[in-house]
Amino acid sequence: MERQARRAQVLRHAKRIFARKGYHRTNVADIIGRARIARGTFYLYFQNKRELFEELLEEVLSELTARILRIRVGPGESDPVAQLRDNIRRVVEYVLDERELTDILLNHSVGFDRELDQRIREFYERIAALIQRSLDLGIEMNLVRKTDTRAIAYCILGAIKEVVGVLSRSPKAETAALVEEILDFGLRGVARPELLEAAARHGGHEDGGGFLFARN
Amino acid sequence: MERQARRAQVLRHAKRIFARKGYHRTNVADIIGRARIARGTFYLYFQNKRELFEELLEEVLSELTARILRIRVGPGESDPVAQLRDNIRRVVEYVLDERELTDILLNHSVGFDRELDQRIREFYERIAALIQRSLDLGIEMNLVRKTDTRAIAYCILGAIKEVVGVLSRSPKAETAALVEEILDFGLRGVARPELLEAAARHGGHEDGGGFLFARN
Amino acid sequence: MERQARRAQVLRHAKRIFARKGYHRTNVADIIGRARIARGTFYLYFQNKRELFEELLEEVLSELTARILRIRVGPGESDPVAQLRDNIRRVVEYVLDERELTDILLNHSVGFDRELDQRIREFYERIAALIQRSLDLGIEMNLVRKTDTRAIAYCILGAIKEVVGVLSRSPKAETAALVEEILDFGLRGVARPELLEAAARHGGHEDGGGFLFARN
Amino acid sequence: MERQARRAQVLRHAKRIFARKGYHRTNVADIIGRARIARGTFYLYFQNKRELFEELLEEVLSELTARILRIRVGPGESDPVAQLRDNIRRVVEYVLDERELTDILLNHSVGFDRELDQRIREFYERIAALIQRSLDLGIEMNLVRKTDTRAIAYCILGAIKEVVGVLSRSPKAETAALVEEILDFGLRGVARPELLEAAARHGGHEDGGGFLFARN
DNA sequence: GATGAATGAGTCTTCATTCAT
DNA sequence: GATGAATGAAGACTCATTCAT
Repeated sequence: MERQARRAQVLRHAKRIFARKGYHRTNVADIIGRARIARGTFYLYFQNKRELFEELLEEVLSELTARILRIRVGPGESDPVAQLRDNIRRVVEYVLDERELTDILLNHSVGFDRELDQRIREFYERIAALIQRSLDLGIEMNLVRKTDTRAIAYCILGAIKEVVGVLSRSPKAETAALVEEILDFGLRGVARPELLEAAARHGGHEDGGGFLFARN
Repeated sequence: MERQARRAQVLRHAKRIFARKGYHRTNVADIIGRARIARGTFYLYFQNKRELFEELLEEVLSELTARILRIRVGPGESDPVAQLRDNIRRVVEYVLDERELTDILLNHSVGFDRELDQRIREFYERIAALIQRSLDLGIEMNLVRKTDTRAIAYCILGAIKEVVGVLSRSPKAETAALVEEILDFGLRGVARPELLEAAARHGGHEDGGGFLFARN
Repeated sequence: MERQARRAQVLRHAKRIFARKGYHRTNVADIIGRARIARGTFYLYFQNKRELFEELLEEVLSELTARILRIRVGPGESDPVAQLRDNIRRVVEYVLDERELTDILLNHSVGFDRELDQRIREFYERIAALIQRSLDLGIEMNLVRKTDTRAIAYCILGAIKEVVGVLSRSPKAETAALVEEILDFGLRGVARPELLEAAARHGGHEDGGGFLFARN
Repeated sequence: MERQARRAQVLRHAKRIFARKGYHRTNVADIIGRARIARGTFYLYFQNKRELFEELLEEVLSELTARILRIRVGPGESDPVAQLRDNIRRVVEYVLDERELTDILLNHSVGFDRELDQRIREFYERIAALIQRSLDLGIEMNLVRKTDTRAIAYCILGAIKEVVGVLSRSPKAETAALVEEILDFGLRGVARPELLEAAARHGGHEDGGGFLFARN
């Protein structure tokens, strides 16, 4: 258990440095200097620098995975939008709690080695797939208009990534309002509802085409 | 001119490799191996690896900057949404044309050195600011509902980044449809207009709060 | 202390090689090969080759500086010539003790970089200034004839440099005799005293001009 | 002949740069930049950088060799001291005329490669031998007191080297006076003649020992 | 367990020299 | 002859990892 505490402490320091300098510019000297352990000790707790980083990465990925739940419909399940909101809220809360860790994922996670890059990409693809399934479900339930759900899934993923990415390196924000903004943006977009209504009345049909303004 | 041609050739090869392996995993040996030039020749054309990379980066950034125009309103200006659509179209077209270059920016650009990281961040902030201004303008013109425009600007930026980021490493897609999807998503969100109308009728007010489904 | 011992060992080997091949022809591989350490180990103890060299140089310069004392006159001070002799003796002894180090200074020290070159030149200028002051003092005390003391200071410096420079790469010599030769040469020159007396009697005046033989 | 003129011009530029930066810090780019010739052209006139340098070196060495004549005695020969004076004068004149070239020899000539270093050393040894022979001859002729002529030869050589070495990097000096100073220094040393006379009267004998002041 | 000295593979960069035009 | 682009050997330096104490 002592061992675990020591490890955790090194991880804590390393997290800091990785968040600030990224993977490649952080070297073992930085970490052991900060953690005040000897060079050899580092390798007592971690196989190597990559493994340490991987562990941190695993932590964000699994925590985020745990906080993003598949939308469920059926008796006894709460309203899908509420589920959606909860997902976003849990993600935002985690980002605010663990800025350094999420900063690593959101702002530094690229170009390690094939495997880690791959793992991150797969994570995002899993999330995108989850979103896409929710959209498909929403379409089925007549809650969501017909779209290219794969493209839109990435739009939604990107929107959240970017906004929380900025969040993870900015001063604390008010969670509830931000969650609502994101949710509203995803659901309603930015155009004024009245205009959308008007557009809808004048022969727009639900699947996209030619609404509000003429296309060229 | 000969010189420029040679330079361009090396840049072309380097672009490829950077796109595939990222900045840190690419070394000068990779580049000269691919470009089939001697080690010394590389340094004839570029001060070092970083400078070469910087040049590629500069190219994407300035090309994108050129393709993203500020939305203008007034007599003689075309419809703002059309301008928006054109911006998105031009970006998407560039991404499809220059996949490798944009892939570098979108999927590998982080953790070089303070200066390059900074430059990229500033680029995105410039774009976000542009979007935010457009949103503010839209609100003024009663085209856009009231929102936290800064947060939403990042959402929009992120949505586009992600979708074109995926694009830049996927097989060619149909541009027009994708542009329309992105645009529609940004303007209308994903919810069915009928539901939004219904929600609007039942006491929702335009600026966000509690629409469609109850919050917890 | 262990660290210091290791450092000293590398310095010892490097000294050898620098003395034999000079600064530019010596590379790090030579040093680590001789010292039987790995490449990285070298950089554990020295920032780079230049720094190591600088350290050796500093050592000779400071040791020589310490051994060359300003001539002092006054009650309680020993005879100036004795002081002079002691200076020369201490230098000669050091050269014989630390041939390699002094060989570096005397026979290889030129053309490193501006800074080191500068430092060496300043050292010699300091010594020359010291000698000049002694000469001026000697003139004041009526021990030394009137001369261009700056030029003669460099003559004396050069005489000593050259003779000990040869010394530092030759088999051991008898110190006391050599010191006396140098001292006598500086004080009396090479001409036979009788001739000088004769010349002095026949209208030569002490400050140089036309003595002993006619000038053309 | 055109060829020779071109060569000479490159040599002239190279001389400048070598004098300022020394052999190792001067690179071919410096030379061709200054001489305004193409890289390939350089190798049309010189086999390589070393050969060019060697040529400059050869020039100084042979010119100096030509100006330093062996002292001759016998009917029809001028007074040995006058011959000495002429040697010194010719050297000083050359140094003042060809500062850059002599600066290279006097202040930068060490650490090229074994062969050049060797050649320079041999040159000096030849000069030293010449001086030594003159001294031996002087002793025979009862003009020179008995000394360790080898050591003193190096003293004299060093004195001249140093003083003209300083000269070659200083503003122009008055030749005649300097020559006389050097000559006087070599012949009479620095001590006042009266003191030497006194010392000689009180039991000093000509070969060095215990004159003027007691030894410790 | 803890330490930190030692390692050496991996990279970058320079620069004298060559050679096709 | 003249050019200057191309070459590649030589050398410097870094840093993740190992290992004897």
